[in-house]
Amino acid sequence: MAARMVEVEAYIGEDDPACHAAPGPTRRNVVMYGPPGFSYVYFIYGMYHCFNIVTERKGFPAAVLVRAAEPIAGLEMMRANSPAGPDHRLLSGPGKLCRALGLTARHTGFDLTGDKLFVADDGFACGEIVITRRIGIRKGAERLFRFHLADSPAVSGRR
DNA sequence: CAGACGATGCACT
DNA sequence: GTGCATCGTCTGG
Repeated sequence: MAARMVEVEAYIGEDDPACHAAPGPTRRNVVMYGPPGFSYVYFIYGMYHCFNIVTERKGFPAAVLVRAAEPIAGLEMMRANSPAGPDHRLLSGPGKLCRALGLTARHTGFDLTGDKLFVADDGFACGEIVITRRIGIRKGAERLFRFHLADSPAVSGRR
C-alpha cells in the first residue's frame, strides 16, 4: 500500500502540554526520545491507533502525527480493512488511516528509511499549505501546529 | 490495584 | 453541536 500524506500535526518536546512526552519518559513514549525517522504508533480511545513519525535529535522527544493521506496504491487492501465509503475517505483521519493501512502499536519502532514501513519522496510538488490549531486536544490547543494541503479531498473533517 | 482519561469516529439532533 | 463506545497507560494509594 502507498499513500500521499496531506495532513500532519507537530508535537514538540516536554514543554508541549499536548505532546505524549509532556510527563517525561514512560514505557509508551520512549521511542520519541530516540533518533528521528522512526515510527510511533499508539492506541487511543479504546479502539483507534495513531501513526507518528519521530522527529528531532536523540534525547529531544517530538513527533509528527499523520492525520490524513490520499491513497495511491493497494486500494483493494485498504478497502478490505475499512467500512464501505468513498476511496478519498479511506485515510481521512488518524484513526481511519491506521485502520485502512493495518497499523497497530506493533508497528512502533520501525526505521522509516527502511524497506518495510517507510517514507519516500516521489517528487510531488504540493500547492498551498494551510496552518491551523491542532485538532482534538485540550492543552496546548492554541499552538498553530497543524498543516494540511489546501486542495486535498482527503483532509480530515471534509466531505 | 482502582480510577481517570484520551493526538477518534460515527450516529444523531 | 452533543453523546458515546472501549481499553491501554498512567497516577496515586
